[in-house]
Amino acid sequence: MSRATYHHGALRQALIDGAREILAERGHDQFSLNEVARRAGVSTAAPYRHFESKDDLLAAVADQGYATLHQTLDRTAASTDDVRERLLRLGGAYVRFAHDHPDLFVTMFRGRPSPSPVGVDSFNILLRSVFDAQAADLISTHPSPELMARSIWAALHGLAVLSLRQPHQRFGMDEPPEDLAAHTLSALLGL
Amino acid sequence: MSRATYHHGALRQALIDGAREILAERGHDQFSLNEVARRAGVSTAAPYRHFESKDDLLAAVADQGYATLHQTLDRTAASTDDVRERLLRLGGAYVRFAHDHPDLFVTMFRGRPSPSPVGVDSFNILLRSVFDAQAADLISTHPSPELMARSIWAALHGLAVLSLRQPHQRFGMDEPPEDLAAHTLSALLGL
DNA sequence: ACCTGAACACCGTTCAAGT
DNA sequence: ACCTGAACACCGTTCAAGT
Repeated sequence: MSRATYHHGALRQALIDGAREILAERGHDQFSLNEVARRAGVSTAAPYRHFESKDDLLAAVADQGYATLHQTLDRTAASTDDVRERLLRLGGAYVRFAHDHPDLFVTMFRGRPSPSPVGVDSFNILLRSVFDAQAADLISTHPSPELMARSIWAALHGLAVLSLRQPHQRFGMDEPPEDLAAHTLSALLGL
Repeated sequence: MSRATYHHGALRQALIDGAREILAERGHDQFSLNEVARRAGVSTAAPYRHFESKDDLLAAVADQGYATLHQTLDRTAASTDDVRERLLRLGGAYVRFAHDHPDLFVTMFRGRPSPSPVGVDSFNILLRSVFDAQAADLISTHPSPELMARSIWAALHGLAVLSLRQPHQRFGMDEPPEDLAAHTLSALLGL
């Protein structure tokens, strides 16, 4: 409410937060840069001091998503020493992230691909865990760790995307994220 | 070019075709109903005789996508009697469909979920093939066919979505669709 | 340096009016 | 029955002007 009293880029974060609010409330199709400005109490031209365009603001939202996801996966990987359990928890964390932060998740995989390396960091957490699982002979060692990690990522990503859409109760997609991931990983990998 | 000479719903299909053109050329974010009308040579109000809204037109595009996908999968499933080969071809066909018709694929999984039962039909083709593969002891019989088909669908869908985004060369996602699907299915299922 | 006010071209949608 | 013309509120973006 403190109109026009932003300082040191506080408006920048306020715009990102407002964008996330609107995305969570109404989704991407109803998202409007003008409304973000209105909600922050500034003119419709003000955001252009901090972002080049609407897409640029959305890219900043996506970047926060990549950072949050990486944090979550990092903590999850450290939460257990059991190799099998770690893989299952990583899968659950990925699908849960999508369900808990659909505004971030959808934004990350919608607009222009992020040049930020943090998506790669997240992949590497999975990659290490896959490597360990192969070393422990829990999963097939015939495909390279990279191919195996890529395949598991695809399965988790597809699961997240599909289960986020409403009426897939027909396919039993209404389970909790952790169960979805666990069932899928054990079906595909025999875990 | 035959301005205002549409008859028996020919405009309806012309609008759908125009929408697909624009979606393929410029993507969803640049898509405009007014431009669809302009391209068809009618006023901006004309589409409202055939569709309730912009979203309704996009839903019609999605429906054509579900129909085309189902056709493709149906033919693919009939193209071989080898159970293993059929599963691999179905996977390849799914990812190839996404790459050949990104306008349709993205539209199908974007707007409001389609109430059309043809997505279920496509799933059932996969389900039958999974059932056969389990009966032939090619893949694990421990998970139910439904759960196994759901998991494979998730993997293929994730693969399609992720490989459609540009700069994932880092993860080796620049292979042809058939190879992507085959590598993933054999990594996950040991096929 | 950061924001406002006003403007531009464009959008989705509505509705009276034309044939 | 199907389309036009004109209008409405809204959008993304630009830019001169204010402090």
